[in-house]
Amino acid sequence: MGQPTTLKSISSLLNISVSTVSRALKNHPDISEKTKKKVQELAAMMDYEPNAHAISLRTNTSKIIGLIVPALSNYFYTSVLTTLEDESRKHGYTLLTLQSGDDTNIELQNLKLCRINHIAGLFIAISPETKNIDPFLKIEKNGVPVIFFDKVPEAENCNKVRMADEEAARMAAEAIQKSKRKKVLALFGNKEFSITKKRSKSFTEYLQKNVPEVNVILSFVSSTQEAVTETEKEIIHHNPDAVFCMSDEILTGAMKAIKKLKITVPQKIAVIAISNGFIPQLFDPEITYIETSGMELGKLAFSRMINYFKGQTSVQELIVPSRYVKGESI
Amino acid sequence: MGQPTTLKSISSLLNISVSTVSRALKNHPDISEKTKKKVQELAAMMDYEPNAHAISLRTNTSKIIGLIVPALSNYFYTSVLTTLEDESRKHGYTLLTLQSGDDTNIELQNLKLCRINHIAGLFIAISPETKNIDPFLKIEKNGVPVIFFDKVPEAENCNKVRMADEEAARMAAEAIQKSKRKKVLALFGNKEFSITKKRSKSFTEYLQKNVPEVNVILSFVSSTQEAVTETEKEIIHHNPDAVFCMSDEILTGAMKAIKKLKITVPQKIAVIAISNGFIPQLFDPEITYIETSGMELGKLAFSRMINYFKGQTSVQELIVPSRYVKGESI
DNA sequence: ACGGATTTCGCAAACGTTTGCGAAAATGAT
DNA sequence: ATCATTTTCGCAAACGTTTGCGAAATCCGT
Repeated sequence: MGQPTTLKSISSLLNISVSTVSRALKNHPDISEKTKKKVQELAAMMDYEPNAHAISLRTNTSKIIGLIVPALSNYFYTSVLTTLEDESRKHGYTLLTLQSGDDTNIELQNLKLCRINHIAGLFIAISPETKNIDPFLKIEKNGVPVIFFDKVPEAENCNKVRMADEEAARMAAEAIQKSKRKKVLALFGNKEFSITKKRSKSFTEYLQKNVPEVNVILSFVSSTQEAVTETEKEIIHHNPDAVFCMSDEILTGAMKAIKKLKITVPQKIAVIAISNGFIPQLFDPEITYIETSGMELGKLAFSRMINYFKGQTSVQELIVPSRYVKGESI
Repeated sequence: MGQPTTLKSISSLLNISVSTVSRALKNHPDISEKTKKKVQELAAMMDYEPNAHAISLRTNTSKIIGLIVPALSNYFYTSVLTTLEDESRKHGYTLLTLQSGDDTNIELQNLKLCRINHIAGLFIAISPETKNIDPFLKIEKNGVPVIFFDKVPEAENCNKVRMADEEAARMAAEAIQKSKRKKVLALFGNKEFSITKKRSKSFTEYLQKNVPEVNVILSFVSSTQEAVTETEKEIIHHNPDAVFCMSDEILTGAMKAIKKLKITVPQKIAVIAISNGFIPQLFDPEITYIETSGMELGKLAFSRMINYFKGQTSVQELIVPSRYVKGESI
């Protein structure tokens, strides 16, 4: 049980004060080169590592940045997390990742964990049921930046970073336009989410305006399983020649139905999706999709955080552009 | 910028000492019911939340448990993480999740982060290249339990929790035996990993002993892409009637090749895999697999940690059993 | 050698909490 | 009312660090 070395243990070995050791280790100009050298060498020898808790307590700031997401089983969040963790490490911060499992109570518990650990900043993708974002905004009163991402709230008094939902949906609609398909089954997620609203609105409006002859079958589902049954039903009843899926979960379900019915893609039916970029490549043929890159979002969100640290605290809404990834399904 | 409430602010409002407030809040018997009530009510009103850093500093223990994994893009690790996070929360701990991205240096950086945050315990799945586990074992000298999981080192002086690799491979071999297939393409991962050794040894030994007439084509690949080309090559050259894949990455590659060659599963070729349980269900037909459950591993690992906290510090190697999940591919 | 300027360092308080110990207050028995 | 218990509380130190301020030490020019 060797006690970890502290400023005190170094100072007593060298017969100098704790404060001198502290300053010597951070190259304070008040300390002579000679003692600096002495101290730094001994510290290195003894594997000195500062106690993060003591520093946080003393300075009332920590090097921990909180990240709260609904669930990491979602590949998109994993890629955001990975990027944020990378950037955090490079900037000397530690990312505290917390999953709320789509549970509002756990989400609040996680927020509390962030508070008692006195995080320096917070990234949060709220869970679908979260209506009241006041608890999150509250910590901003203490000078802790809060950046909502992906599933951003509708409120205007908060910082947001999100995907270009309208643009992505429009790009998918354009692809359908070019493919000359005329009867589209458009599958969206939970009708309540703002992301669903934005995507469905943009998608249908583009088609109505630019290709009015296209027949759009709108459908909203809340799970992969629901997507399976819904797709199956719609294909049998209306025989669409194209399917649009607004997410990976929905795409997974739709493809299950299409394979079950043994319909060939893209000959009999074209498929296009909005995706985080992993699932579409698992299918044969590979699915064409509009990529919403978690990495890009992570990078943008982190730079926003850094700017906030630097004083740029006025609210902003940042938007990450989408990308068309060609597959063989349309 | 409202300052957070502290023991001191409560104590001065109530004209009692800080120590009394501290004790009152944790129901210390020395404090009268009357003052307890006063204190607890005011604390609740003022949203008092203890400062984790101060507590850690004072008690020299934290409620943070470290978790270091190679990468969360691996679904298995995500499910382990989720379980560990759940359990941690339920036991009053916070999980500090860190990815090393298969980079030994980052892995050591992450270990350092754990140290300076004075974690209460550490779960670690070492990255493939990690040879020297001494740095990890070192913190155990300070009384911090270290539990290796999944990719456990060969060394014997450490606590391990891992999947039943031999058993899983044997179960797959049994399934092939029952299917009466006679020429098996067996795809394994990087030959250097102990997990690969265990699985390939167990797999081939079972077949040699129990079904000597089966012809096994052994193959080791290091990436999904390599699995694609290798499978393609072997199918063309040797025309196997069954494929075994030891992981999801390999399964993904093998299926790509099989689909490309338009070979029907399971009629022309049977497929069976060892998997973490998400990928196999994406294919048509759904792939039969031996599940290595990250959730089960997480639960076992966490209970091991708790027992260590309770004083059970002697080294153990715990093994999580596997499960046969029937699909339509064999 | 002397005074002043400058370099180099230490003292002490502070961050918020826990806890051993002793003291004050309340209680009980006589 | 007195004394011995018991209950109830406060003092003070400690965890490891940072930092304003003042003091000692060294330097320089004359």
